[in-house]
Amino acid sequence: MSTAIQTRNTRQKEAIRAAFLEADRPLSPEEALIGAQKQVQAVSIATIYRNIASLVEEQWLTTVDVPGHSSRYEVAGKAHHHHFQCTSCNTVHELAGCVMQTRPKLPRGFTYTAHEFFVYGTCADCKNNS
Amino acid sequence: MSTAIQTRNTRQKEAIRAAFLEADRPLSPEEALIGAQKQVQAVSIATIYRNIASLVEEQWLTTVDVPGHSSRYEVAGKAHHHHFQCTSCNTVHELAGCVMQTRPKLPRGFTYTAHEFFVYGTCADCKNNS
DNA sequence: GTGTTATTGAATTTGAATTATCATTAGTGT
DNA sequence: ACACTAATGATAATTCAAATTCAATAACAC
Repeated sequence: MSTAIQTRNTRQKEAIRAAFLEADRPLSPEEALIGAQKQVQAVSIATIYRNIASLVEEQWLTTVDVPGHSSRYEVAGKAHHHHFQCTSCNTVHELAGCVMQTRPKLPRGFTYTAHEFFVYGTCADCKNNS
Repeated sequence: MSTAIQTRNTRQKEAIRAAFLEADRPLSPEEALIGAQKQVQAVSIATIYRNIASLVEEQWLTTVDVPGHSSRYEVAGKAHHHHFQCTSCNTVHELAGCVMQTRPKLPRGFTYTAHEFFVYGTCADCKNNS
């Protein structure tokens, strides 16, 4: 992919930004496509990938790596938090705060730089529709 | 992939089991290949995949989903623990215990079933060789 | 409005991880 | 040892996310 930031304000890029703001949870490229198509009928998935890459580069989005699934993206600049994934519909949601009370004990010679925490379960929508 | 458990005791399967026992950390299929080849010179990567699938099915191995990387596998039946991934060499290591003190607070209507915790940093080998 | 050129859409291609194919090899019960 | 057939090895095929291609379109500076 070209690594340059896309500078023009296109309807598509605006629709993609709106999709992330409206969802208020980490979205996969496919989910971002569905969200963006609410504003622009025929956005291409390629445009989604291009603009996500651009928005990540300009630090408007950050990447959320999900174990065993494709990456999600969320609006950048939020406070330290972690994520919840519904084991039924695979949507990812934001969790407030952090349950880590103490620095994890690492083996001798290991250095800590960061941590990620994932909670699994059923989201409200899936619980209601079952 | 065929879903049947492989029941015969082949040199290759034994070598694969030995690789996991010796490593004592979650291995990727590629890592398992390298480990198994210490006992059997020309194991095929296809055999690694077949036997890992079989060993997972017979619950001798469990899958470790790693954010942003391919799955690792570890010997099953261990106590609750989490994992460390070296950001330099990408190896995954086992961490003793669990730093989660309190159940995470979930949004209204969400149900908890499990959690995963990943610590990132530099492993001892990489710290020494830098 | 016009011209320039970045961006898009649609389809194709890539790359990697994993799975399938099939002839050959080797476990296993007898 | 023999027969049966599961497992292997080597490679091809598949999958799927992500990147690329290129002609058509549309931002934006003037």
